[in-house]
Order: sequence, then C-alpha cells, then structure tokens
Amino acid sequence: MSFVIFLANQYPDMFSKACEYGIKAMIYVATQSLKGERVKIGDIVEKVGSPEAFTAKILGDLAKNGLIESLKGPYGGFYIRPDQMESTRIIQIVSVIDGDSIFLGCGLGLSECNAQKPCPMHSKFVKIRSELKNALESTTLLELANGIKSGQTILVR
Amino acid sequence: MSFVIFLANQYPDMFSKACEYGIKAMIYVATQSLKGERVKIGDIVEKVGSPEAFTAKILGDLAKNGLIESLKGPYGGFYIRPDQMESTRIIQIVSVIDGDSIFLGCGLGLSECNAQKPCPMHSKFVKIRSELKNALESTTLLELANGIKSGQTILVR
DNA sequence: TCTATTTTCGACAATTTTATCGGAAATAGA
DNA sequence: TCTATTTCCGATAAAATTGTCGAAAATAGA
Repeated sequence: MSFVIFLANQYPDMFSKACEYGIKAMIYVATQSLKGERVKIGDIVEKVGSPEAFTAKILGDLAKNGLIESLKGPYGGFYIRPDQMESTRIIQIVSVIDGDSIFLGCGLGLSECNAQKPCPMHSKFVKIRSELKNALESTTLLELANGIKSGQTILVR
Repeated sequence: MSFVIFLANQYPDMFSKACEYGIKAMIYVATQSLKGERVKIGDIVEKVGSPEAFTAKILGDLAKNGLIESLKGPYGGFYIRPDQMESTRIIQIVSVIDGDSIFLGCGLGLSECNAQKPCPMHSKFVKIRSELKNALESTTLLELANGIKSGQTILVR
C-alpha cells in the first residue's frame, strides 16, 4: 500500500496553460480557415474553453511570429492561410510560447548535460526527448485541423 | 529565416524546480548512504546546487512519504537505507513532488482524453508518455547513485 | 540538566504564470 | 466623417511556484 502524503505542486503538464490554449486556438482557427472564414476571439474561446483576454494575448504573440494573421475591425478576426496551415508545425507554436527546453533541455536542469558529461537521467531521457521533438516537428497544423473536421478528435472536455 | 519575437514563458522544463532539486538531493544522499554516512542539508545543497531552505522542505515531504529518513540533532541528517535505495523508483519521487500528470495527463489539458475521445495530439503523445512513465518506473535510486559513484554521471553544471 | 547541533514548521517574500480590465488603434460600412 | 466592431496593448490583479527567515522541537554528548 502506498499513497502520497503531500503533493507539493499541481503544475507540470507537458506544456504550460498558455501553450495548451495557443495550440487549441490555432487548431480551431485552422478548421474555420479551411472554410474560408475569419474567426473572432469570442468564438475561439467559446470553442476552446480558454480565458478570452489571455487567449487573445497569446494569439497576438503567434501573429507577431507570423503563424497566424489578424485583422481589426468589423468582419475582422483571426485567419490562417492554407499554405501557412500546411507549413506550420506544432513545434513552432510550442517554441514561441514555451521555448524549447522541454525537448532540448536537461531533465534535471543542468546547464550543460550531454553524452560526455551526462546528468544521472541523461541516458534515460535522450530517446524520449528526441521522440517528442520529432513528433512536434513532423505534425502540421493542417493535419490536426483535419482531425477536428472529420470528428476524429475533439478540443474540449 | 525564422526567429521568435516574444517568448512568453521561461518555465517548462520536464519537471518543476522542486522536483529537479528533490531528485538530485535524493541521489546525493543515496551515494553517501552507500558509505554509511548521514548527510546534513548544508552538505546536500552544496553538492547539488539548490537553495537550502527550499530543498530542506522538499526532503521533508519525501521523508513524510517514506522515501528517505531524517534525524534531528548532532550527528543527525538525512539517510536512505540500502533496501529503500534499491526499491524506490524515480517515479515515486516525481509523483510526490509534481504529481503524475506529466506521464498520465492529456497533452492539451483535456480532463478526459482517450482513444475513444482523443484530443488532436493524443495519438502523437500516447507512446511518448508511456515511454516516459516506463523510464521513471524502471530506474531505481540505487542505479542512479551508482552512476554518480563511478563518476559516469554528474549532479551539477 | 545544559549546550550545541540539526531537522521541522509556519509565516512571509519574491518571482513567474495565469488572468482581467479598460482604453487605444484600426477597419468597414453608412 | 461618424459609428460600430474588433484586435492591440499597457496596467493591474490573482494564483502558483520558488525561495527566505526565524524559532520550535528533537537529539547527542558533556
């Protein structure tokens, strides 16, 4: 029998909340962009289940980095061009919001950690991190948007 | 050409700082316990490069969960029994400090996410998460302590 | 019993992440 | 030009994580 007496943190998911919101928002905008529709932030957060102002700020950062287009005013909103959708990889979204330490950094936080001077967990993590990096690098936004469109995957719950 | 304009977060490593400190402290205490020596918190943080009071608190939580023994007073300090060292897995340390959402939770933060109702990243992550869980489950504290003892791995830098 | 040592523990402070608010800027249409 | 709409942006607030401080509690030895 075994149970945890104190759980110090409630945090570490794979990505930050900001990153989760950003990925989901991008996927939703992509599905609508496939239909040629621009979407407003209010529509996005309703479909994605994320806080409005926070999500808007994140999408602003992604827009500054060229991953999504935004237009102010009536009939404005967010839009992702077809070519953009096909070329952007999930790793780009993650890099903008969370940086790259989850798939490049040392698992124990050492500033230098490599095969020559490895941390104790190094050999255990090297394959996992490269698989994570590869997964994020190889999957396109279009691919994930198509999963939503076909009803095979979902964005909330 | 491509560069990130704004990096929102500076956070996400694989584990929280608390967890990194906890794992490294446990490994160092284990190496000394192999020699039959109890170690004081001041010695630990010097070898591990972590803040003293914070590390003490983390070790206190691990002690409450039975992963390490502590003794107050002169000649006191932290100690890990040989049997303890061999039986405790890294996943136990991580679970106490960070919980299990990094190797059990949904990558996009959905409360329910499974093969029937998958998030868009589900199929990409299911293998990676299980490999991470397996790695943490299969490696013992003794194994990592031996890596330090033999000079094959390091705890700082 | 007294002293020195060391963990334990609660309170507090600093930093980062998450989230909200209000108004400025831009845009479309009348 | 005026109005309505919508993103943009700075200031601020709330919450979580990270980190510090000081004193209490326990222990060993004199």
